[in-house]
Amino acid sequence: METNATQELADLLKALGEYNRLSLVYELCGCKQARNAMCLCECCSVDASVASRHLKVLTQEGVVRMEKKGRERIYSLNRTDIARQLRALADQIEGEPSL
Amino acid sequence: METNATQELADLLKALGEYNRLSLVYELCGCKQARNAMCLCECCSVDASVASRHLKVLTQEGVVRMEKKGRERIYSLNRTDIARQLRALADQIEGEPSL
DNA sequence: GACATATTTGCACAAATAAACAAATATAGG
DNA sequence: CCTATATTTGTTTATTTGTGCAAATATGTC
Repeated sequence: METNATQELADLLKALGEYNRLSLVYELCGCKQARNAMCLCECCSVDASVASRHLKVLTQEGVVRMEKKGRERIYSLNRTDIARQLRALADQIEGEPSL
Repeated sequence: METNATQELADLLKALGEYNRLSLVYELCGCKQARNAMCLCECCSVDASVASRHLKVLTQEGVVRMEKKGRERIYSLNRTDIARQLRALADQIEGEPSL
């Protein structure tokens, strides 16, 4: 567990860079309210346990935030934070090179 | 090989979501001119063959463009294109949900 | 052609990853 | 306490991935 900025960004991009996880993110994109895992796992054709693990990865990487609600866990996107990080990378890539 | 927009974006993010590949991208970020693989592979501590493979992935995903120059291949970033895709995702994530 | 340099490819291997299913856990509601 | 529902965890399997090294290829130079 290094506290390396490059590694952390790579981990974030890797979390987003898997088809089913990205599908979950897209699904959450369109949701005003937080959704539970059972509902979310329908958007990608995987087992509930698989969705659970994917959501865990997304939570660990800060893409998603989880909240307990009764016997379910509801998930919502960390919209501004993730958007900010993606734009920061875009800016860096597009920015003027120094050498 | 599906022509699925979600899959293609996931592939792009996966290409960026590996430490050494992201390091190569950062290295190219700071370069005004295109660089060859020997030079680039110094930024990450890997074998030249490994860098070659990473650069191939980045090329296939359109992150980088390659040009032959004598016996070397020089690489440069597809800055505007990648930045555009990252911003598009950021916009989608931050955009107002429909339901 | 001989040689040097840059890059790719073949191969082997270890580690990481995604998936499915069953079992365990948590919690709401009778 | 019992049951139903939601989620996580353990286990196994198959696949992918990143890596290094040696060999092959490509190309410039002498």
